[in-house]
Amino acid sequence: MANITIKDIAKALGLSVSTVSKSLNDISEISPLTKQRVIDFANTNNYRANKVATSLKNGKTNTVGVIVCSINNTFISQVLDGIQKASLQTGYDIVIMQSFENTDTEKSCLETLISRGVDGILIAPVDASANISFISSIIKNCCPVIIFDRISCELETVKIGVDEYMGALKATQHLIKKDRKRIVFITAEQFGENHPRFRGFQEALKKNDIQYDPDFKISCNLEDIESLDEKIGHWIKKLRSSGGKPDAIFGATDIITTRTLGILAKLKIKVPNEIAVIGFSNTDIAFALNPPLSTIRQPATDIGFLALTNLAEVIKTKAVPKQKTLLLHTKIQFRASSKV
Amino acid sequence: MANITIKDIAKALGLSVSTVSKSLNDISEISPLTKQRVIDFANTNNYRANKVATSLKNGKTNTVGVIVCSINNTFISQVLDGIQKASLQTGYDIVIMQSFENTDTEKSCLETLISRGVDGILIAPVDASANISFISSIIKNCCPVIIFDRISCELETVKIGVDEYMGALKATQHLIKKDRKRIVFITAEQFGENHPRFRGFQEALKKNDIQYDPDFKISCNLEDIESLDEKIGHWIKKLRSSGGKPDAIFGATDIITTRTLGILAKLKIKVPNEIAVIGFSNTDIAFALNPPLSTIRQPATDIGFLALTNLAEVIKTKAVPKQKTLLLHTKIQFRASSKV
DNA sequence: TTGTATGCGTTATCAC
DNA sequence: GTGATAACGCATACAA
Repeated sequence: MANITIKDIAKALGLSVSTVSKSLNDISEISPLTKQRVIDFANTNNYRANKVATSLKNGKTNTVGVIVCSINNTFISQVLDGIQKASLQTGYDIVIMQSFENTDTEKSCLETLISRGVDGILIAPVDASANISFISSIIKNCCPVIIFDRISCELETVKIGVDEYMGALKATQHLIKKDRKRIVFITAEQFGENHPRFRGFQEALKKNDIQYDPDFKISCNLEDIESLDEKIGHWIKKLRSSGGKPDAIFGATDIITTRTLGILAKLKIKVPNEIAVIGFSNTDIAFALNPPLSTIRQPATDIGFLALTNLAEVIKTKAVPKQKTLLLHTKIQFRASSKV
Repeated sequence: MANITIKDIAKALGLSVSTVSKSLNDISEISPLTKQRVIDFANTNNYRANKVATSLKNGKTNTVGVIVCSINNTFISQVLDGIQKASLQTGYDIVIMQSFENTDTEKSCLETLISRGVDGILIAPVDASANISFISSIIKNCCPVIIFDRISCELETVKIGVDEYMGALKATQHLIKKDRKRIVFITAEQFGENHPRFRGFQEALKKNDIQYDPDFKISCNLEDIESLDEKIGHWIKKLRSSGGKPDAIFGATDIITTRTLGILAKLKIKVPNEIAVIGFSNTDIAFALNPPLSTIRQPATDIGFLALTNLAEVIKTKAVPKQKTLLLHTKIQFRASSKV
């Protein structure tokens, strides 16, 4: 409101709106003189183009939407950092939305972004199937969508993530080498049965002739932190009172692992002496945790950077994104939580 | 693109665009029959109103912008949670932008939000003065701006934060009671000389007849994590090799405190035995830190919730926001890092 | 080199 | 109860 428009400039300078518009957009057919007059006037009266109008006119908003589970998460903030970095180069504005691990919320995020006319969407889907066909129709009818991080869904588009299978396999083997053979795998319900992190875990057991015990897989709902804590605490206590006590925990996500560490501290269970812990995690403060946490690090910033770069490319070429999966490598960072 | 418009609906149903528009907006003068026809057609062809057009027409976007230093920060994510919660009630969409502790970036965030025509802005300013007059002009000419968290700037508007002075005072007194009298205060350059957290710290010393030693105040630039770590490490080593070794550290922000804890661990300095630590902090995993961190907790979610609620109120009444400061109370959470 | 006219998708005023 | 029509701010094809 109360913002000056090209109409105002035109009136003030005795020009037509189109001349003003062209001057502002530095179009060659306008004489340098009038161009300068317009620009000077615009600057001194701090004219700001109304992007809503420009968007409506041009049919594009120069904006991409990003939907993540929750920004309260080091891995995600790092990804977002990468996205922001790329956005400086590509010139896109970024709109961040949170799905809170809820598929309905996710859907309404998508709806909002579409009706706001974003030029493209980056998403780490809550669920490997829930909104996938919806996303597919968005790609067909509205704008390109690129998947990052949670790439184990069936969708014909560009996907950017890490080789989770190999990461999990290596991490599990690390624990086994430390002579931990009763390893609890704590994962997210949303990952489903056949998630690569779980497959990597299982494969490592198999390679070392260790029988997989289904009781040693805990699936948690990430939507509610409190019940998450409760569930993990409950199962740890239960498993420890059973015959074969666990001697290691593999946390499948950032949140799971850090919460687990806190719970173990509360229960006064010594890490790593009683239970070693390793996590698929990116928290910056892993080294300040109690004890410093061994982690499988993902190149989070790269993921974000590549995601937006690829999206920008697809938008530019106006092509429907082709199926293509970029798998980046993980790196294990050994710390005290898995030393013995 | 390829999205259906009211024009398409009008053509398909043999109606005029205005009738369609009115039906969709449930205006009473349209007959129930046609209304239903329109709505049915819209649903089956999944019509989505183009919000860009609506915004242009109505002069409002139903969006508020939020500018924070960085979302990579537990306190901020909690605030954002509060904002989101309130947004469900008020119906506003939220656009989150990051200033990365940089005043230029902050300014361009503001510019972007304005030119996108947001209905209001929530901001935790990078600096107590840098963009304040600019913000003031935004309030006058564009849309209401409400300050949260970093409220020690001179600006006539609604501000929502915590009583930092009292929080810092109480935390310092807690350390003193534990017989720590050589307390290092690590703060952010951006806070300036006269920040309430520092004043609270000083006041506590004064009340206990402890002389304040300027060497025991370390001001860090939060923009770059690496140089932050370096600076803190450097000074800790330096002060410990000097005459009067410090016996406690008060970290003025989340990041400072968690990083400090990590650095102390690396330097093998025992916490709290050699140095006790307390922080102005909200990190969820304080209890999983090494050792569990004593913190002054801020009601982060409440801050966010109140910020958006107040903003929505101001937007609705179309009033220029009046000077008003809401000071919420802090709470100290005692943990191992300050136990002796 | 500059100006006129039109349209982006929607809402709102006014006529019918 | 329904339908022309103008307008929001901007960009552009076309005319001058």
